[in-house]
Amino acid sequence: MTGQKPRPQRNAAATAERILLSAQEVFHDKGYEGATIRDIADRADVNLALIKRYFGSKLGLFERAVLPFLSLEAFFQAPLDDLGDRLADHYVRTEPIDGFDPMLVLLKSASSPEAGPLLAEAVERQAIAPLADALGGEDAEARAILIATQIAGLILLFRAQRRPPRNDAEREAIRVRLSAYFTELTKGGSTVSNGDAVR
Amino acid sequence: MTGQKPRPQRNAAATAERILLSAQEVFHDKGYEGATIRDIADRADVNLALIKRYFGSKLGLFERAVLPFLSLEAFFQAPLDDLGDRLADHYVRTEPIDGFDPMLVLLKSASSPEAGPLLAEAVERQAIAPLADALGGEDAEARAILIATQIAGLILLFRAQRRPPRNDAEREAIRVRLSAYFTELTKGGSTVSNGDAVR
DNA sequence: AGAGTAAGTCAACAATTGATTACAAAAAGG
DNA sequence: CCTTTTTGTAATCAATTGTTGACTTACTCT
Repeated sequence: MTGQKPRPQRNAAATAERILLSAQEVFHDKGYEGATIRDIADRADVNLALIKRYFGSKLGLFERAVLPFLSLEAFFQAPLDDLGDRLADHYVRTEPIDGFDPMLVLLKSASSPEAGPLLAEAVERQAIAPLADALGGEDAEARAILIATQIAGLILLFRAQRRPPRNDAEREAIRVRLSAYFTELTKGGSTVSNGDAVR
Repeated sequence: MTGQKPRPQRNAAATAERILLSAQEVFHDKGYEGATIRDIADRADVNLALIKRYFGSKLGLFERAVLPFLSLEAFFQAPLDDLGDRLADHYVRTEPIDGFDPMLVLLKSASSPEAGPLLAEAVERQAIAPLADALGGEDAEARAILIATQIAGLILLFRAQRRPPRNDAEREAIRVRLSAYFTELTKGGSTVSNGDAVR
């Protein structure tokens, strides 16, 4: 018994996987509306009709390729003390994320009538709610919202608008202030010594 | 002498104005890519071809209808002491802006290959740069970026994703913390007592 | 080897969309 | 009143795009 099945030239699982990877790249570059299934099929070197066979529709492909990765959970599985620092470091760092950044896809696709609702639900369930849970304490959800939206805004400017910090000094200034902000927000307490911030 | 020219039933200026208003509404709802010039023409009750006549192209219409309004200047023409409060109040308030919110159009159109570059330049020239100028002091541009991106992220969540604060308590918690953050950022000084925030 | 199934290909449809051109009607001017 | 210019209309083109169904080829199992 040779045991080795002669590796088939036709492999549904591998083909579907190639489509998924290709879809992530194209959605990353163009967003949901801007991406075309022909683009995706070409880059995966696959026939257009296979997208329908394996994923039903363009939206079905989007659900499988993008939605599962919209999550901040990677950040708050480690200890929470330095969460602020880690978030600031990650989202202000130099290297552009190559290939596939789910948050960028979110920004580029949020206004799509088809993908928008799916994204809204995923953001709520996979990012805001878990972050609020992990933060705990007073106004947990409000604090989670401020953190998530500050990050989203920075990605929008740095990556979608391609307007990163002009130089290392500016980048570092942003990182430091962001770290302080996030650290303040990760602590459960109320605002600045209670009653000072309200005019 | 009657003097009164018999008001013409055909009025180029008024027609162009109707198109502009209609375009603002449709771009507000759908973003640049999602909006169609047929949509805009229909809502303005105007023939499709007039858009080309008066504005050259869809992009030309976008330039005239949206770009001039992308500005934060209204906020820092008043005294700057309570700038933080005013920004926080305005962007967390209850009433959804009706009809035309240029910032929302920005978010919904930023990923368009055609409108994106125009928007990027407008954001830089009309929002970030003037805000940095108005703030002054240390790291002015970095502080302007943090303010502008925090606002953009909130609009994205509240308006584009249609996920405003769940209740008045949450809204108020966000407003208070945001006001404190912006107030800190509008003050020129360095971060938290210099050397405390960096780990 | 041959039947049956899974995997992949091909061609086309139907709808949308930005752009454009030729034409008609109204206003202005002499 | 007649000509010229401005304003508006109707019809259509060319390209793109998601979707679909019929067909062909490779693989598996007996």
